Amino acid sequence: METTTVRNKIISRIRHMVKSAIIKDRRFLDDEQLIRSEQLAVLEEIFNANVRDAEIQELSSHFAAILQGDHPCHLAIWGKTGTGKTLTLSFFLNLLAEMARAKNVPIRHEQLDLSTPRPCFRALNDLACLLGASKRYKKGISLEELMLRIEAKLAGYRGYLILFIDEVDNVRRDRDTFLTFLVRRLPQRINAKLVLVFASNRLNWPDHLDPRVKSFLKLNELIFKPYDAVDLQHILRIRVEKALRTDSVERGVIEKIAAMASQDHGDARRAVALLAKSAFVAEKAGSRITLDLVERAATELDRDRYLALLRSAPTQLQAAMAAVIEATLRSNGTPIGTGEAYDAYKRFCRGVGLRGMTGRAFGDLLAELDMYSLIRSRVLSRGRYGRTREITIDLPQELVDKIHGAIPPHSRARKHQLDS
DNA sequence: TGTCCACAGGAAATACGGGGGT
DNA sequence: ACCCCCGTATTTCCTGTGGACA
Repeated sequence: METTTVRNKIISRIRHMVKSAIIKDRRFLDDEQLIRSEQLAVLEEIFNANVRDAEIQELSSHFAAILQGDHPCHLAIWGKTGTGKTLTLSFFLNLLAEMARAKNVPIRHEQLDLSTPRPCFRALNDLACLLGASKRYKKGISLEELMLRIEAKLAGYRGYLILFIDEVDNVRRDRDTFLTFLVRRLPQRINAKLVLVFASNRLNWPDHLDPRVKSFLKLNELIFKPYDAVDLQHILRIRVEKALRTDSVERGVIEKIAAMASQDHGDARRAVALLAKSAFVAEKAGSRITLDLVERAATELDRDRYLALLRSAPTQLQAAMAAVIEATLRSNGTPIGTGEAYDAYKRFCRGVGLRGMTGRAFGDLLAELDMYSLIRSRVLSRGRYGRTREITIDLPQELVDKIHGAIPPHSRARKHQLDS
């Protein structure tokens, strides 16, 4: 009977999955699925293992003044992505606020998350939203207006105000306007005792800053070192305990993941992501998490990253990528120059009915692709024969094929006329 | 040594579309 | 409904450049 076969198939498959289940609670493999209190609990556990000890010490001594009614200066925090700047700070500030309240010190702290790049306008707008000073606008309201609203909102507050600006250098264009406002203007116009905390990926971000702001800005600096392998092991072990059946993790797996992660970025989030991917792959294969599997998961993970990156990229960028791939194919893998790439791009655009952009703009697209290391390019002078970028695709063939297939042939023709 | 190619990449100008004010 | 302002994306215009070639 057909139905019984199907039933049996399903039943045995499910039995098999249950028996080989590795993941107890997958939410603990992805921070975004955890609710705030759980996040903080995990965090506390991590800190209890003496991870980030030095940094927490420094923070404590910097902010201790608040409990004595003093006004600490601003703080700049430097550390690569995934070194726990954000989490450590939010953990610390919560605790600090609790202590302050116990002593009847009025305190308020807000975190402005600029983890995705945004212009000055949006940053200010977000800040205003955060403080409840205005609603979210897309456009159409002046910067001045936003600033005034923020000031008005804060006019009556006299306690401490700690603003944690995460990833400051993501404010592109007019960063000075934004910082001038925070550093010079705001403190003068409100009564609150303002303490700014800046976090950034780049060590030297205050260097290319409007000198007037810079001289005004008294800073204490704090550096978050990348996690080393031992730290990462702690972090991973906690996750394994919470999320996986411990007997399903082969010996040495944690150490291996920690080693891989600490070697090439020291980024805890990515280490956890690798653990998660390994678990998924293992579960699907119905085996335990083995060392080989981790290896496989790692390659799969960064393949996924490239694909996700490109899929969420603007159409023009996808078109540029497609053009480069096609041009490279045409040239049998020898590096191609800007001109060839641009020809291929225009051809591609005609093919799918997309408005082609100028050569100048195309150059910027190439630069962007290079930034994401989807292509590798360097400018090369061939003397009499001019200057070009020498463009190569430096990715596994299989991935290139996938990308090429994934770029959708946008048939959605633009209203604008195609160029001749 | 000078010329000149084929672009790079900065700056200013322009186009565009959303949004507020009235 | 109209007008004006704003940020963003793209174009236009432009100057710069390393080295092969004459």
